[in-house]
Amino acid sequence: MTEEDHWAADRVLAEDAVMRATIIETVSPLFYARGFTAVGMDELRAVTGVSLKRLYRLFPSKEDIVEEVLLSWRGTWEANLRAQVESTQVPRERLLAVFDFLAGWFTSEGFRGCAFINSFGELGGISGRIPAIVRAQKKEFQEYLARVATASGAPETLAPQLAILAEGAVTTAAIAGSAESARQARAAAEILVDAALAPAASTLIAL
Amino acid sequence: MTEEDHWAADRVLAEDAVMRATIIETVSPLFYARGFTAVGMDELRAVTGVSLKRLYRLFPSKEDIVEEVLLSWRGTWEANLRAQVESTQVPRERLLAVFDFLAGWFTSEGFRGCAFINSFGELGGISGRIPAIVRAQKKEFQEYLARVATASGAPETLAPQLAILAEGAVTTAAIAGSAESARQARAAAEILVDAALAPAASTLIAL
DNA sequence: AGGACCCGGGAACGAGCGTTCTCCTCGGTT
DNA sequence: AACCGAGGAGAACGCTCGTTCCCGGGTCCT
Repeated sequence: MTEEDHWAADRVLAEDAVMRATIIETVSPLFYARGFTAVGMDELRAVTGVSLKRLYRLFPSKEDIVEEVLLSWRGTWEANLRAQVESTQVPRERLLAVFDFLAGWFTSEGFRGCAFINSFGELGGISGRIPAIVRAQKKEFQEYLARVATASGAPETLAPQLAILAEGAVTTAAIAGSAESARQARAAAEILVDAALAPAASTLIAL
Repeated sequence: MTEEDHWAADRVLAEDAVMRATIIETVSPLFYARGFTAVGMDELRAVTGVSLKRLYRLFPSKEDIVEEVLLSWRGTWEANLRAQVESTQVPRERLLAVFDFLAGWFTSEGFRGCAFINSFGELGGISGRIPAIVRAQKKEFQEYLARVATASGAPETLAPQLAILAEGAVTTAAIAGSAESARQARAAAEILVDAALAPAASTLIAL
């Protein structure tokens, strides 16, 4: 194989990569809105304009597309969350920013709950890799929250509690179709955060 | 139609009702373990020993079976929850009993999250009656919690917060495969309940 | 210019599903 | 004893879906 062939092959691979990315970006909203099983390969072909043959050359199977969509969601979710958290430097506000982020998300067009939880409900009963990705995303979120919390000097018990509050707010908002749970969760979080950041005062009460 | 015919017809209807109940009871664990779409009618026939013909005479369609299974889950869930809550008379303990109930549930064999949330993830994208049932169950839970909370003299902001905590604990436990979230949610609930039941003290802190 | 290769369109295939139909057996009635 | 309707077993039907195959046209190299 000549050097030019190497270059050409690399270029093809790069083009495939960008094509894969645009496909994932295009089909993600569909999967989010209706679920994975409800969107067929032919609909993916129609919405992307990419022939089935090419789709199957770019992705070995539909499950691989689903996986990459999940990974893409993970990336955008983390980026949006980080942006909101890092918009302030006050430790207390950084922790509560999680719930402001949720409030904005819940009121956004087409909100239908956490894609990972939905995927878990849809595919958790059957095969392997999807639940693992869901688990990884939740773990990542919890660890990020733990970093923010410990940076604020909070005890390590706080972060899991806030994570549970956030998780509950998301599913409650999705099912009830209302953004109210973000406010309610934020109010609860304020109490927990204040209790955690002022341990002396609460001890005082206990006495 | 003679009077005896009336009796016979009633007896048949009654037998159908009990048969329906036993079928629902038999297939519920299957649906819970693997999801609704993953369990086919033929498997229902095999596990119940009831022929397809009779199944379709007892239930107009698979969706009707799914609906009744959801309603059955609703009943057992509420009964178990009530039993745990009413095992004590101390207002504070009654509220926290919710999370003790969760802890027991999470460690039970075959726990795989909230059947309603899973169903919502599986079938929420395609319309119909199932999401409505899920919504009704969540509303019922929140209202029950609100009754317990107000009976304890807590402000009406507490119950939604506890509901969100419980919801989050369930999905966290399901995805992480651990019962830890019940303990963590209980700890958070203690703080919220104590803050709500001792408003004077927290006001004192604020000053 | 000619041929080899690539690629999109879409038909085809095989599996799985919910639902219905057919055949046969069996128990009860006249 | 003969008939009749109900009910079970399971094949059949129609549909959907993931995946593959075939064909026709276009493109690039020689």
